[in-house]
Amino acid sequence: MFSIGDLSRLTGVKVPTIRYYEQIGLVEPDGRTAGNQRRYGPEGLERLTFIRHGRDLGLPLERIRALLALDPKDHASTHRIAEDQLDDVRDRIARLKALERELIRISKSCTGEGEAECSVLRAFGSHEDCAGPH
Amino acid sequence: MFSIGDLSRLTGVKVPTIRYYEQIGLVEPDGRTAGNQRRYGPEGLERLTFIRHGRDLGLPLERIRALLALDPKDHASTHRIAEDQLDDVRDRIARLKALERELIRISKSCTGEGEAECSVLRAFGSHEDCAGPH
DNA sequence: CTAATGTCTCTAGCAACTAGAGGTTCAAGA
DNA sequence: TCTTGAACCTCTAGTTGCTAGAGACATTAG
Repeated sequence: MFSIGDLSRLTGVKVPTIRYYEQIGLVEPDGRTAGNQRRYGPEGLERLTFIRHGRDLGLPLERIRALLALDPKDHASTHRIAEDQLDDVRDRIARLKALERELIRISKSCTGEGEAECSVLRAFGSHEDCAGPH
Repeated sequence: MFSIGDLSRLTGVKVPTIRYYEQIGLVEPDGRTAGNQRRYGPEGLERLTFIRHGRDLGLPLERIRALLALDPKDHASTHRIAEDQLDDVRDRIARLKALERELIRISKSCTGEGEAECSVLRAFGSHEDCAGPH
């Protein structure tokens, strides 16, 4: 049996976070000690490892909850969730790249150190001469 | 003079968001009508436009607050904030790309539709055969 | 047996909003 | 001038995924 601290050390999920996961119904201890401390079995560890890895892969907790509820043989649903996640990630990358381009342009817009108002600051304030919408 | 709704239409920032910005001290109306409604002048519009554009560029409100407090001639500070932001964005892109690679690998790991447990689901649960840390 | 560490519950806070309740004010048309 | 409907007001609470702290109790190593 694992204490909550054991689980934390083994999975890298912080103790208050594990309690939070319990609160929202993602994990549950097998039981409690006489002194009311949580005790977990191996499936608890496994489940938390799953959650941890899912979070590392950027899955929102609700998507993880859906995965946990799935029949392991339900290929279709599993694959769909994976694809959705991949779409999300690609979308975010695209948006961040547009942002990167914009920031580079803005940074380059000012060369001087003089008395004039910094054009970088001005560029932050106005969308006027941005390449596209963001 | 602009009402809060005018400002919202002109900047694309939602009305409750403008009130929220006021609450945290980012914008302020020039005054109020007899009936307690907010009224803004042109600088209010300009300031909110600045905030909006900064948000679009991914700047956290605290960074925007710092920019707003800056002397327009303070090139050094302005440039530093812009570079910080660019670093942040590049960092996020790098991490998302690692994630994308991992998700592609995971998605490809299962080909079948059979009776067996879906390896995509298994891959979500374990970091064992991931390319790197995430 | 004692001290140190771990754990318990509970509340509140973070960013950056969004939503809703319940009420008031404004502006335009009749 | 009156009325109606949209816009506005304040206040509270919810969102996501945690983190921090208070104050008390449990466990474990020496």
